[in-house]
Amino acid sequence: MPKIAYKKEINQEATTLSAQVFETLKYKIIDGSIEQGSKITEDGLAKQFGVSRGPLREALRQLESSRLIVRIPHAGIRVVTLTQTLMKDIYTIREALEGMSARLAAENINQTAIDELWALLNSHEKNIDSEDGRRYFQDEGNLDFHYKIAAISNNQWLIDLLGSELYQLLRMCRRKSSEIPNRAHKALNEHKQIVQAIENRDPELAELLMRRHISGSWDQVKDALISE
Amino acid sequence: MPKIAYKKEINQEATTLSAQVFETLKYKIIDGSIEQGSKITEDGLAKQFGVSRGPLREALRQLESSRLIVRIPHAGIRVVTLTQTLMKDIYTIREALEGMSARLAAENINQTAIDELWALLNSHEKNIDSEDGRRYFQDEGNLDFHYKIAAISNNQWLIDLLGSELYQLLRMCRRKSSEIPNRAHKALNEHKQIVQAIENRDPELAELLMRRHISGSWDQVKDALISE
DNA sequence: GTAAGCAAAATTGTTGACAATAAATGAATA
DNA sequence: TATTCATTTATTGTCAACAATTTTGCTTAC
Repeated sequence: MPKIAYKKEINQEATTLSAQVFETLKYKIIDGSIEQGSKITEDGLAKQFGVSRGPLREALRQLESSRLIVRIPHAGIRVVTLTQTLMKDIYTIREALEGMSARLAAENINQTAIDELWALLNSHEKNIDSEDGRRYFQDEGNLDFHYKIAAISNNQWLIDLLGSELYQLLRMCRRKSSEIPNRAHKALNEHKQIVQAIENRDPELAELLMRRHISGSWDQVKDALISE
Repeated sequence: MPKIAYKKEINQEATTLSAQVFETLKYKIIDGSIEQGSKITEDGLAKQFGVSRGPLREALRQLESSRLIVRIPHAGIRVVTLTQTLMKDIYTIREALEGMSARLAAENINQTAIDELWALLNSHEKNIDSEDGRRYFQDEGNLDFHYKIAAISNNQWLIDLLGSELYQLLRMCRRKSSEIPNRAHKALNEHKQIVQAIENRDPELAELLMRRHISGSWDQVKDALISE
């Protein structure tokens, strides 16, 4: 079973208190330990983490930039609430950026990267029929794939934007609509088509397929939300 | 002559010291008062602005998230350097996001917004042949147009991303390649075509034209850079 | 003359106390 | 009883001192 990117990121050696708090808080928000929309106070968090308010406030500023919290000057802080509107906005941005990401990947790809992509998809296919495998695929495996494409794009900004902002919120979306009908096989097939287009150095098609893949994924998520 | 968005943003009533410092530093970096790549120290800035290091550090964290400075823990802070690679990355992201922005605008547009767009273009056309007008158009007028399209897209995230990150850096790019041959009339015509597609509620075409417009603009900038 | 290592200086990271602001409480009045 | 206004309380914003870390420059050994 492949490593889980989600966990990987937690233990980045955080050389500074503010960075540690940032990482910890980030994942508490993403995994729901801190409820969406709940109000949080600096003093409470500072005591909870055993740090002073200085580094804490810096961590909060970063969380604000990552769009995980909302600050109102002099008033307070709220954890972000994933409304349907916000989720739609996220998927729209994602479609634009990942479409471009796939296009660039098709332009830049080399043989090593092609092999790695197929290896990743093979590992997904092997595990997809076990329950654990399916869960992994729907959670982190999917993002692993998308992240790998972004990495190949060779556009550092794009990589950061997707990895450090969008995917965090996607994980939260996933939690909000966990009961999506099994889309694993369909998604895997779409992934294969995308890799094939990239291997063929066909930027147009790679972008088209990626965009279709993501907008289809949003349709599923949206339906799962409406039936709530 | 239309108002200049650039100035508009400076005087947002900054209710807090950290916000004031953030705004001021941001524009000092954008307009080149602080040189690209130069190293800056917290103590120096704090004394210069007459604030303590607390709010200053929070402002720096925000500047870091806006990609205007680069921090290395325990080591120091550098103002970002616009290499050709970075500029290419910026234009690529811009092509993806603004393409989507034009598409959404074509889907959401109403008559009022259409009228406003044409009014903006008319005002550009009236002034484009005076020297001031041309300068305005190449600097802020152009961004005014793109920002207006984003606003119509009705995707708040997209609006923020473009307005608070990308366009800041675009202004820096502009400074780096100021001697671009006069592209004003060509650009204005492309703007008109885009608005026409939006008015016709043609999302596909609007996106296509916007992407072509931006990638063409990058070709110009790139050439101006190479000849340096 | 060069490299390694130690000491000093400069810079960033952290803290706890104080000031300013907004929310909550409660008393007085219509 | 409802409403307004002052007072209190809780929370955020700011500061200056202290601790930890890195860089710099000098000394010493080879």
